[in-house]
Amino acid sequence: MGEQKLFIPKGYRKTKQRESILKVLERAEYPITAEHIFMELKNDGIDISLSTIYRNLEMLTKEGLTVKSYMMNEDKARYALPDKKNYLVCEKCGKIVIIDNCPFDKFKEELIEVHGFDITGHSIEVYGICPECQKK
Amino acid sequence: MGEQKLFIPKGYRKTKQRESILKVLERAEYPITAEHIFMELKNDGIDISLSTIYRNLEMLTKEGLTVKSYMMNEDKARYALPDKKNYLVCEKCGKIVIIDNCPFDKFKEELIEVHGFDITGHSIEVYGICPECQKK
DNA sequence: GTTTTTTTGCAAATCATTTGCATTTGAAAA
DNA sequence: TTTTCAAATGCAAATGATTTGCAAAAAAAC
Ligand SMILES: [Mn+2]
Ligand SMILES: [Mn+2]
Ligand SMILES: [Zn+2]
Ligand SMILES: [Zn+2]
Repeated sequence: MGEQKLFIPKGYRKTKQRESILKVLERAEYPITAEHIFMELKNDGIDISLSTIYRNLEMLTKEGLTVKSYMMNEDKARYALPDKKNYLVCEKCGKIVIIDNCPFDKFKEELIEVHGFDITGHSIEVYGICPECQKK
Repeated sequence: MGEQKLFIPKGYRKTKQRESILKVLERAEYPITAEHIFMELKNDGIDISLSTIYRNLEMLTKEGLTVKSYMMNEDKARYALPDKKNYLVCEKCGKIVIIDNCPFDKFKEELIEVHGFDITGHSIEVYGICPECQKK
């Protein structure tokens, strides 16, 4: 029972495009755009259509393998594996730092009690100034 | 020293369009789209251009009077006054419930210590199933 | 190998949002 | 007040990320 490797959800076919998209998302350190995936794959010498990327990201998000989010002052969506969905963004340099051990989990119960919702997921975006930018 | 009423930020002019947009945002119970503001104003008999709404929302957001966010499965931005920026969304019926007394505030310190960021703001979106939809 | 269904690529369409520009309006200055 | 001038608006056109139609290619089923 090792780490759960990336997999293609039941009912979908295994294609080199699909697998390469997942590979890029796996090595990404924070949420990235469809265009970013496209260029990354071009570097790897993998030819793929942007629409294929969008279609796969939609599927992966529907199946819960990826999470879609938008960042301040950007007009394009970003996608990431679920463990990279909560992050800090520096308002000066744009640096993105993943928040692991999401503190929000501790409040799930409180939220359930107060609002009666059955909570299935969440997304947090925190803005600030990173240590480097604070010095400047 | 009563409640801080809505105001037009220093350096900007007071126009009926600007004020009516703020009024709509004030009475809204959760984040709404530019198009929603447009229709709301049309109902009120106020004639305004969609681009004026977008231009004002951009200004208001830059000045910190409004907060922009995106919701799951939507491809349009929503805007709200800062006290309505954190919310629960029912994945079945789409109901939106504002989270007041944001639990996240309690973790600001922890986040500052761990990552050294000077935190200036945040946005939380929680997905789930509302009590009504749980019964069905 | 053949069939069936899914997936892909490409080009065209969509649609929320942005922008250029002429016109109107707010408010500072006279 | 009236004048003056930058800021704001409306309208139409442009933008650009994302979506979609359709024919060809590829994967899984038979
Ligand atoms: Mn769209
Ligand atoms: Mn755009
Ligand atoms: Zn920084
Ligand atoms: Zn519901």
